[in-house]
Amino acid sequence: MVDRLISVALPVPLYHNFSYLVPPFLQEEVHRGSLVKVELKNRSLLGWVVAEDEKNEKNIPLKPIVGVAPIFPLSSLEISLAHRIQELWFCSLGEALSLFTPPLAKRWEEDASFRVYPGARRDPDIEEIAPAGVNLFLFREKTGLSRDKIRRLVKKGIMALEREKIEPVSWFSGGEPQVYWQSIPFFKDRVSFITNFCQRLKTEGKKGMVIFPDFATLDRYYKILATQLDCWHLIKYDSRLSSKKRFFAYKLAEAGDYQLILGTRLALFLPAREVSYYLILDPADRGHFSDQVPGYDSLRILEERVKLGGGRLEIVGSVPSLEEFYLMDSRKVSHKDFFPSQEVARPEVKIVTYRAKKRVLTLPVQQAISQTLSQGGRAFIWVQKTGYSSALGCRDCGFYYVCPRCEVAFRYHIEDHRLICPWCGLVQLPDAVCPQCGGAWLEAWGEGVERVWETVSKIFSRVSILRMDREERKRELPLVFPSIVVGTSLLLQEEVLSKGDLLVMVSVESWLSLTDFRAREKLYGQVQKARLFLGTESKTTPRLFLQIKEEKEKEAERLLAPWWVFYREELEKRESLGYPPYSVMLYLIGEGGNRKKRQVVLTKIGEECKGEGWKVMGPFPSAGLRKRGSLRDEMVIIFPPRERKKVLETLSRTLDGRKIGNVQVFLKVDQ
DNA sequence: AGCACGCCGACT
DNA sequence: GTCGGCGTGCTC
Repeated sequence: MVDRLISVALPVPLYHNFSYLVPPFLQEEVHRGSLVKVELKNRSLLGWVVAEDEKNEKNIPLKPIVGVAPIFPLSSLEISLAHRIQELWFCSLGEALSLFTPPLAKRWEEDASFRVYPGARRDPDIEEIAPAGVNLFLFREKTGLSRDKIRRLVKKGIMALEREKIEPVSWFSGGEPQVYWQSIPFFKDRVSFITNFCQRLKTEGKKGMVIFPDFATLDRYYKILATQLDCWHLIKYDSRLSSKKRFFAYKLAEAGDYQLILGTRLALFLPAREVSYYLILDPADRGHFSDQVPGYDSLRILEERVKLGGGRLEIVGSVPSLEEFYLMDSRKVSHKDFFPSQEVARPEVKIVTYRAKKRVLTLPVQQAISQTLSQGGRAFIWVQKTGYSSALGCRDCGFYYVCPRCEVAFRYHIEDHRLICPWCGLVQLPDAVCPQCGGAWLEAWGEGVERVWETVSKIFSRVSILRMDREERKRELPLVFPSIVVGTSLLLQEEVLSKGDLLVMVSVESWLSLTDFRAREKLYGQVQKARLFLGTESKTTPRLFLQIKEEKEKEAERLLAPWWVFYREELEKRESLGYPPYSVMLYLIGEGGNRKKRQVVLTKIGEECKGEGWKVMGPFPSAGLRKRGSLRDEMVIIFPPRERKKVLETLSRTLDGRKIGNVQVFLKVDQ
């Protein structure tokens, strides 16, 4: 008899799979999609079986697999999804599949490999708790029965245990793929929307999944929904769960023992194979993006999931991001209109310009604040940056000092008149006049929250002023806000803005001079959010002030355009420049070794890509973030989205493993 | 990634 | 003498 060979994808950054032997006693349990325990270079790893191998081509001495996890194999749909993840974020198949791997431990693995049935002897008391065919792990978690107790019940013949039959499963099709986007800004309306969503699940007898951007939001909705959906089978899933609880949720999902899953992005990878309705809240929020390998995002995963397995996806946002607009514009997503339950007053918007900045707040703004305060209202002042002063720049032309290595603004230290890079620590002395236009007025720029707070405190010395910046983020929001609040983008949320009568956005232009090509649209999103949420609980007409340099007034006006106008223009710009979403920009970051070695490694990959006709920029030296003082080199490959597969192939050919010699290569995708 | 092996410098 | 730093090679 010929030994059976299988191909296993392992969670290592190597772009090929590994072959293993299947020992005779595990034959029955191993299928495509099984989770198996294997040895690799003296360590124990969990990997997914992705194929049956024909023969041992390279004639390597093969090791047998050590064991099979007591879970059902992944369906072919999940494996396809993992392939898609690999293509989208340029990771190895094993890394993509590791998203689907549940935590395992000996103690509960044993339980999970049995199934409980009612025994031959009838006992009306016990019969109720031993329904026909439940996984023993699930049964014990639900009933809390001890192992001893179960052993005794089995002995008495009241219960019977059988080995769990691990067989391939299939994916229940969610029907024709449908994706909708709609703007539902207010919490109250969102709650009723989700309630309707659940109602629809109930009447149609279908299963659903709702993905929230972070666990604070999840908790907030869960609190309300859990009481409304009293006797529903809910799975609440996020990273705070212990590994045992996670495994429990995994087995529940696998058994189809749920109606609705509420969770953060981790819940996307539960083996919930019967879901036909999906809902995602605010897909552009940071929490939907993973910062580990693979750097996926919830919306992309859901899109692919629906594309592969069918179902209906509801995207709920307030102001769409450019990416969301692009989906609607290219008709991948349909736009639905939602009508708020009540009419709310929209703020009156004023653009306040100034020529040369002498103070943080212009006179009209100061007057507006005083007026608001005298009417018993509340004023918010929004500042872009944390800290005190962040840069040194020219008052006339907008030039500012940037570190040549890191391309970030030099921090200006007023006491010793020096420029210091916040990343690499490079020190430079500023010139006497502006090196760009020769202007005489170089000044400390982009005032941070602390500095603004300090000046505002001086002007309104008799009022209590709250400062809200990132350090205070972990704390709960205050129950009652003081009359003046100075803060960063932390302010720009419904719960805060609804309680204000005036919002001032100071130095709006500091966003517009950033090198980041997304800065403008980020600012747009912030301004639009402010317009939506400001003063919805206010008795008077709320007011929004944009304080900006005179020559940038036109830019400020553009920020007030409706999103379909603003984004259309932005997309046209992106298309003509060959930026995402029309191209994929793949950043290769080389770290470690010495410069020469990094350059050699990157150049080699670069040459390969140039040969395929893709645009390559670099390698350029840049600063290391991980170790202080360690440097790195970066290279960007730009190619059309259609060629993702080919790029992945080229990459895995040149770079099997993301470490070559002493050089580490990190990948970042912008698409 | 992460493990072993190997080659050098500074310690009880 | 050997402990442990890191550079290099390799993993079914």
